[in-house]
Amino acid sequence: MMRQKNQENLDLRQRKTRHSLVEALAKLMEEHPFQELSVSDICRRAMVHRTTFYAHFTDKQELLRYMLQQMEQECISSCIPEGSGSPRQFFLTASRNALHFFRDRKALYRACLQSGADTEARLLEDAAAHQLYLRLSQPDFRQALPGSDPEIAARFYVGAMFSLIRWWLSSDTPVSEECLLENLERFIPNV
Amino acid sequence: MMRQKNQENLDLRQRKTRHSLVEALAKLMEEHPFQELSVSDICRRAMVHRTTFYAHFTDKQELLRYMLQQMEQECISSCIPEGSGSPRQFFLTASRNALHFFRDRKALYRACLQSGADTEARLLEDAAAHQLYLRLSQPDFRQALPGSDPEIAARFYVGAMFSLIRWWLSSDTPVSEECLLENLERFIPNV
DNA sequence: AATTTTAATCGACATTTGTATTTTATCTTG
DNA sequence: CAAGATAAAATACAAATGTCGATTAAAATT
Repeated sequence: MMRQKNQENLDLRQRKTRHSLVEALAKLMEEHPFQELSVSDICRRAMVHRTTFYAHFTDKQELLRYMLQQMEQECISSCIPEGSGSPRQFFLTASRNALHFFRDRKALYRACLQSGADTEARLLEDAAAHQLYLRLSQPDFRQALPGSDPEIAARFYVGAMFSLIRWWLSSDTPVSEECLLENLERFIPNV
Repeated sequence: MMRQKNQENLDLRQRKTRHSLVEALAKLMEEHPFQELSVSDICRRAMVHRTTFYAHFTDKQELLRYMLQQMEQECISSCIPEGSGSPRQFFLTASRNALHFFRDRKALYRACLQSGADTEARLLEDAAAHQLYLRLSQPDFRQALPGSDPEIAARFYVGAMFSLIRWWLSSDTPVSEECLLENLERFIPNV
């Protein structure tokens, strides 16, 4: 059942169904924690039959994952700086952009982090780590970080940044954005 | 209902019940992903009536959280180094200890990280961040990190370290433990 | 425009979840 | 050890979950 072609050349009906479900979930998550939402709730709001839901997703987690994967491209393109600076500049600019990206989606992101949905939220972290890895793997960056494994470095700094973002968004902005970024600059080696 | 005294001076029956449930969950998580476990499964294995389960925990997530909280003390005491060295030494030693702690509990920790249970797993990260914060707040450390907010610094480095641990444990040990720790040393400022 | 393909809907069902009420068994205290 | 307290079990129930097979509606293809 279900064609499930490569990516987005789905049947019109399927795209409409998925779109409705994503919309409904996003709306509902602004009102109630994800945990408390039932598949029935989502279907009711989306005006989609429950059996149709299960034809597309195995459960509500998978719907959320789908939703975040759609955000992924948007996240990367708005965070990764253009041009080529030093690894340090690259990371700092990407961090500032990421901070803004998540700040603008605070409600949704907090909802993910709370309600047992942050396995899904971590997809974005993985994507970010991969992007930094790609940059650090470039020859000019390799010689800037002699002896360091670019994959380990990418995981380290992206993990650190996402940890700060999580903390900053989940506690009710205990420090200013500038303060956070100023501190961040101190932790990044000057390469 | 339920006395729920301070901490562990519970009725014998309650302690027995909770112990059985934790045991059952730990066993089951080695066989199936947490997601697929039903409260009924856990109760069946624990030989505890389902209504009794709900008298102690609201859902299986809360049981898992309880289980991890019990690990928390053990984790802290086996990771936090004794004596007082530099912030750098403190962090590196704690990191090495943490790496071993989670390596020894790899099956359980991986199970938490996968199966939608890592909101709960992050409790340990929060506890670790708090420990580092306590150290960095001490006067002698403050002057070693001039101008840095100890809370931000703690979140940054603990987040980075847990990110590495997650990556190291979830991919099937792509690099050696020594390699990981050597790289880590390069990322920690010499203070 | 007609035909074929296939997704969405409908209705039904067994299982799980979460809760309430009553009864039974066990622990704690005097 | 006995009496009172209270946790566990038993039973029942409404709601949600996940999966059928069959029917209807809407796409894609000719």
